[in-house]
Amino acid sequence: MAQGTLDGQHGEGRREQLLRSALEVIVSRGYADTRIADVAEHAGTSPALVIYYFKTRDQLLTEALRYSEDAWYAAGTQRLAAIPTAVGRLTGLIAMTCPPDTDPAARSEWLLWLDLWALSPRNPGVAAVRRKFDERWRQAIVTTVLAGQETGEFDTAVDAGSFAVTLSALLDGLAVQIALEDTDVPPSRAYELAMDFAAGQLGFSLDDERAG
Amino acid sequence: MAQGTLDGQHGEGRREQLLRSALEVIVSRGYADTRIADVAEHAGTSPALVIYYFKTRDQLLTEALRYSEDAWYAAGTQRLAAIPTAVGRLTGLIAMTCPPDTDPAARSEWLLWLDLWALSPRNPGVAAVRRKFDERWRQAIVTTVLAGQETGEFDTAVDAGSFAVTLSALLDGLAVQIALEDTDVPPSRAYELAMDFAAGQLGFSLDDERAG
DNA sequence: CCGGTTTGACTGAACATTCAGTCTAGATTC
DNA sequence: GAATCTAGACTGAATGTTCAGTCAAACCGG
Repeated sequence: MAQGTLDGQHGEGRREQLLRSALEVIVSRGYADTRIADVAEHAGTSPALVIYYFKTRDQLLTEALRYSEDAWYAAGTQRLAAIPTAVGRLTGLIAMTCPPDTDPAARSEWLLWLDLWALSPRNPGVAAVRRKFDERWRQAIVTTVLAGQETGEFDTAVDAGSFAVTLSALLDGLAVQIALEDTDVPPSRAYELAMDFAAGQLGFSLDDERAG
Repeated sequence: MAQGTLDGQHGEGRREQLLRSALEVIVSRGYADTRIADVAEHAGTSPALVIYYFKTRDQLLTEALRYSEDAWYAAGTQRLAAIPTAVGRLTGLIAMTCPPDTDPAARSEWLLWLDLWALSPRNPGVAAVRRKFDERWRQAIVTTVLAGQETGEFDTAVDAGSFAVTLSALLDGLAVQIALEDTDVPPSRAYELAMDFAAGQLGFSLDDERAG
């Protein structure tokens, strides 16, 4: 009986399916409590197949984290690239962390980050993912700030590097609150606070962004 | 052979000794990889004794986290209480997160936080520790800001609540960098950035604090 | 000798990983 | 175009280890 799409996964397709399954299990159970059997069951297959594609459990989970971060970053920056103003792009960057609307996928992403941070100190592979990602993220902020200073949208007295470190730290901290669903800091509040900070530092008005 | 302090642990003393052992193991191995046997060995006793004092592994580890956070907070606020000016106390609050000197214990504390965050979404006990702690911490900031506004040290236009949420998020984010030893954000830089933010928002000069 | 404390020896379950193959589709040969 | 071969995809049933938690006995201070 030809079930086509469901059974007919091969090679690379299967790999990605397993990575996505792993991610969903990690989000719901947490990295530490994610068993190979869970991932296999979620993907409708056997534990042995999972090991067939990824030699070890650790390799599977680490690769899943990398896969998720890459996908998130790629999707985000692609969306941003289409925005003409620096103010708009910076706003987009902030919205990626603090979705003004209630985006269910965003919390998942941040739950993964919490595991990623906790793993980093003792897992070199995970640490590398984190470092690279942080670097790219800060660089994205720096680039946007410099562009905005060029066009006169932003105050030129601000040091882009320091601003990037500060803003990314602030966003990380707010993301923790969002991930843990702190009632005092819903995503909308986090968004406002981050925007207030950015607008205050860079000297643009919040209306600029609404108008643009 | 009377080794007094080392052997003669009973009841409550033994409990605390085990909690401290648990903390050291968690810091070095991570929460997920901390075994009862590790804690027992570190404390120079048997796994069975650990279970005798704490019914389950989870109870041991959860209680250890609570113990650590309480101790850290208590020690910190006690030190701060002695400082006369609001600027000084706020500086102290920031220094608790970003030790200007290289305090080895501080990184341990933050490594524990990373585990605590990662655990929170699925472990109600840990989530409660975190929530209570975050609340106390923000409250400490609010109290300090209001006091400083009272004495005229701080700009009265700032909303203490929003400032507290923002500053604590920023400190959390910087703490992640410190815990993970990001080379771009050493503790001294984190300290400077946080102080710049606070001084800018509240309108006090960084010299006030050096003078005080 | 009583009660809290401590231990070594065990048990049972959970799991990652291995193994020895089966099945299928496509290539190769005649 | 049938027969044979090959390789990759996939599986069920072991295997062996690691651990949390149990238990019954020993220890010891008062």
